[in-house]
Amino acid sequence: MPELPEVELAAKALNKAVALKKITQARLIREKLAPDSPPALFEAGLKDAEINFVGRRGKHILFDLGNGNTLMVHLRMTGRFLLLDPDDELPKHTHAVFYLSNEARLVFQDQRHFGFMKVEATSGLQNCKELKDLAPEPFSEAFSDNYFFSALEASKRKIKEFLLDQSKVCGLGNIYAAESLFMAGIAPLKAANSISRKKASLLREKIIEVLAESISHGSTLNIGLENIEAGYYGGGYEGHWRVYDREGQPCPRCEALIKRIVQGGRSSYFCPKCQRR
DNA sequence: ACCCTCACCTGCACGC
DNA sequence: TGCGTGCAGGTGAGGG
Repeated sequence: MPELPEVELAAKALNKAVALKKITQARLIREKLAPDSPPALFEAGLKDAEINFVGRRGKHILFDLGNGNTLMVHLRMTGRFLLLDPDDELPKHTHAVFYLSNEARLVFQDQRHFGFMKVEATSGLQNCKELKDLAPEPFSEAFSDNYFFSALEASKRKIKEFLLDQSKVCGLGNIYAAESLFMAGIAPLKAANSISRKKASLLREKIIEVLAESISHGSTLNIGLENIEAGYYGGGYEGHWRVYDREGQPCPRCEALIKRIVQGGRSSYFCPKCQRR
């Protein structure tokens, strides 16, 4: 389910929970979870590795390991990490188990089987196929007005679909794309290259604002295992959506009824009055 | 380049 | 109660 804020919260919670622990053993239960490497190689790349740090790039969670490897995880729609108590059974849809040096078990669970993992040499990480074309981080200097406007100018796509393209803007998904377009007052069907420099600047600002707002809502929760969970339910942000999943409800700004259309096979929600162009 | 559909999966909410 | 339909926060492939 997660977009950037949820992945950020999950990575932070994981870092808190497992940094400086050792993976004494990794068990791949569903082989296709790590499609790029045979199970034995995957497990060997993790065995006895110390976890230096857990971070993220875009929507990818990165476990930086002391053995020179990085474990990369994409949660896709329903992936989640859980820390099990000693006498807990493995939950349904558990696809990998990491046994840690403190006797804890870190479990990867994924109802829809879309998530994936891979072990990469940390030295070549930025060149791997998942990361090499990723857009700059929204919170970084590189995600500048100039960068954003140039990218928009070069694309004839509809802005909503443009925002979902991780090589143009990374971290946005269906919710925050809709929310940032609403905040900037831009219709989802508008062509990217028809957006003015001024509107582009506003949209960039709103993207950052909406993502940061969501992270801050989530980060007010207790730190610890709850936060690993929290990453999957909107980071505490659910219920604050202004247009997403509110078809037929009044716009928070003008009371017009929120519309739902389908773009690229996915729902787009917007206010037909506030987001006319 | 762009846009559409399908595929990968399970499960939930809905209407009949 | 059960069964069919459509929907779900992601992304890649293939075709027009």
